[in-house]
Amino acid sequence: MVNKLRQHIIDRLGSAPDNIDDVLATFHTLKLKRNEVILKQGEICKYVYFVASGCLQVFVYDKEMNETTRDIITENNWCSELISFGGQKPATENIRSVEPSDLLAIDRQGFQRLTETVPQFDNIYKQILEASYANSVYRINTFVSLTALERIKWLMDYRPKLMSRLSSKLIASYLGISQETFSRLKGKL
Amino acid sequence: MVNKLRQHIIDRLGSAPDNIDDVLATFHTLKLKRNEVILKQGEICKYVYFVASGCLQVFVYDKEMNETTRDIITENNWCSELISFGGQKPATENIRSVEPSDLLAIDRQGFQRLTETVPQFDNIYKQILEASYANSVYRINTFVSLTALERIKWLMDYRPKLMSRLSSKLIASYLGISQETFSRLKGKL
DNA sequence: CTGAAACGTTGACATTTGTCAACACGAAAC
DNA sequence: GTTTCGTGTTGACAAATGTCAACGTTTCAG
Repeated sequence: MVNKLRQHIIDRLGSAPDNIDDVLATFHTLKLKRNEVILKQGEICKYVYFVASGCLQVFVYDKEMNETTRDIITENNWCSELISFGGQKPATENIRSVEPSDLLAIDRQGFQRLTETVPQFDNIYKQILEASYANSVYRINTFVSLTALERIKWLMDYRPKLMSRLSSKLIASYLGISQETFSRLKGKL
Repeated sequence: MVNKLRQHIIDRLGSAPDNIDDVLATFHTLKLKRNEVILKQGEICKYVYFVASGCLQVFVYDKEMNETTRDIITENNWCSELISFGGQKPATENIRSVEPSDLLAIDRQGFQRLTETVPQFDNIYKQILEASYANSVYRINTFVSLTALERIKWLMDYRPKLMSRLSSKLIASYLGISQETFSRLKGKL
């Protein structure tokens, strides 16, 4: 489990930082069953998570308590509510496991220590941030201009594995359409 | 014009970095009329811009060549296509002035020199990135769950000045609705 | 100043999508 | 093994939004 993170860091940086074991030791492990909530809207997000295996859902509730999913994070990716984590503000989003998952978590104190003492770790943070941002921009641009059917096609191109891995309900909420519409449009492919 | 940037940097950092004049000298100025395009989809984004005055629109074309606007940047904010700029990849977005504007531009070489030699500048970059990201997340979560009317209300709360400052056409494209729908719904407030 | 072009509004209508309800199916709980 | 619950599908209908067209107004170039 820790080895997955080790490999991820090496891949990202091209080579291992000298004190990689120190970096890894700053994380603690976390095993989740299906449907465990690890962050609730309104709380302060205390950790940045590395998903070693499994799958997390980042979502919000609208005023009728429908869920809409902003992001779906699968293994070998990072997950957090960075705005809450970085600014110590109440989170505007919820995070939940949609599969049994293994996570590595780092708290703010550990995170700050590493960004100050391990220059390469600071780089990794920038990379996480850049990737998250790129992802968001991509998503906005698809959302604003695409119809429901086009969004489904987009998902099949962009993240094809999600289509078979996740429930229709979750995918529909990720695409911002109703479950029924999703079910109907799937037929028209 | 340069003083606006100086003030912005001081505000962001709490105090001026020692070599602030060196930082400022790395930017060059740029005057735009209305409707000048400074980045086209497919090109590599060469600059990060600080908007000293005026207003920029970041937008994409869909396949019918309709514009949809991902972001609107007004004075004292930063604008770029960070993914293209950082990764030297073709831009997926266009940038255009919607008002006569004064910009301060920094190229990649200057940017890298500053992030390496002026630690506080690296911090500013992180802040730009974090702000851009926060903004995107906010926008996704409103888009996915709000109706056209709710989006209009959202804009009036979130960025009320834009409503009076910009054309209906531009606002509609920012909200992801047609100009006609926007016109009709404005009546229902 | 003047004409062309872009913009904003409104109406009529088509299309897309959501909502509610019913039902079949399979997974999980007991 | 049976029951229960969540999920996925389908139909009927309602609501939201887009499209096309017309027209008056504003803006801007010449």
